[in-house]
Amino acid sequence: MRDTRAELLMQAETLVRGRGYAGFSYADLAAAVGIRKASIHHHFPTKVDLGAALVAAYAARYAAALEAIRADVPDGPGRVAAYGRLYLGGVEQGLGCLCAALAIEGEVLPERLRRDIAAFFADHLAWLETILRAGQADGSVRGGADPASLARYVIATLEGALLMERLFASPDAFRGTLAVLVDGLRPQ
Amino acid sequence: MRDTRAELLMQAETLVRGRGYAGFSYADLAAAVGIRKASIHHHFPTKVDLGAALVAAYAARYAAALEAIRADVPDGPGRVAAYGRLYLGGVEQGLGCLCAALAIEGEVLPERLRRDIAAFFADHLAWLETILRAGQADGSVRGGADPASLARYVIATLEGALLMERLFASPDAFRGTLAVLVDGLRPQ
DNA sequence: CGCAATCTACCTACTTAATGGTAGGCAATC
DNA sequence: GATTGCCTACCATTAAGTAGGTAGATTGCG
Repeated sequence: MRDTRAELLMQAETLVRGRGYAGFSYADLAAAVGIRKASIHHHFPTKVDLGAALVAAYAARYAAALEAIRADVPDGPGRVAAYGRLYLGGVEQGLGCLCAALAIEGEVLPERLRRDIAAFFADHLAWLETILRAGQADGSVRGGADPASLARYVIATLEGALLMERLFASPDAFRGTLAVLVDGLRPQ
Repeated sequence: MRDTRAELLMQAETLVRGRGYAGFSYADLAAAVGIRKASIHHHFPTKVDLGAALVAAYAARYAAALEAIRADVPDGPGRVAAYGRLYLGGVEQGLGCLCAALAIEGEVLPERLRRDIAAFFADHLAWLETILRAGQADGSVRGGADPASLARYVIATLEGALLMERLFASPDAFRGTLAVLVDGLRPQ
């Protein structure tokens, strides 16, 4: 992965998260990176190739963060709170979730990208389910609720909060929603 | 509001909710409605005019639904559950929230539309805050938490669940998240 | 080692199709 | 007779993508 390629990925991610997948063009990206439009095609032949690389890099970064949280934070609610804080940066920088930006395209999103973002969410769902199950086992998370349902609920809340609080440019409101979410997971 | 105008609004809403604001064109809409592209400009001179009309119609429909819920459902959790069910149709039809589709465009969304969708969310937030405050007063909603924060949390969860469960085409999972959300609002 | 062959990363210049939007005409209606 | 609602025929711009070339680095091999 060359310097230019990494720079393309970085700037493209910012563009997609800032204005949506259909809302950015190779011309925008070329201007942001400082090379010619045609040169982007050397690194990413089609826009779908670029999109897939973007999701792969994004997912890899998240995967590393999830592992770090599991290693560093011992209890269930603390882990979910740390997970939620990963979204906070987006609110602060005015950038949405990459996969949410792609998901909005729905029916016209190329099949390959749909598969990739579905896998992204499925990975997070699986991680959260494990974390919540462990929390229920060690008593840090309230029992009763099914960990799989709880996992979907956690991601939904955070994705929605990022979507809305980015619009309002309210990191504080995001923190508030995260607090309500995490408190609701504790026993009682 | 003529027949054609209403038809344009209906089809345009389906297109925007299905593929995003940047992802649909006047050509798509013309094909869907069965008139020529130029004729759309007679009803909606610019795409921003169309977008604003879309948000206005969408917001009006929701406003009526919110009033109906307040009139028909007596308790706080029941009202939030009914509110959540308004989103369910989107999951079932594979259509996201109109305002979420617009919100994704972020920085490049015309200022007028940004204001309109911010008002949409602000209206829902205000309605929910009233509903939750009343619920705390009559004991149907757990006390302690600030109604304004709770309102933001409710919308975030539902918007996020719609976004994700549309991708997975899982109305059942949406219902599961709604159940977790509503249960968490009850006393205890 | 020396050097031709190849590869990498970029370029200019272009194509094709689609975009939002305009100009102006025409028939029906108020 | 003006307005409404639609039309055909455009326009300028931008989209993604292609063709083909060039300078410089890397490699294979006699």
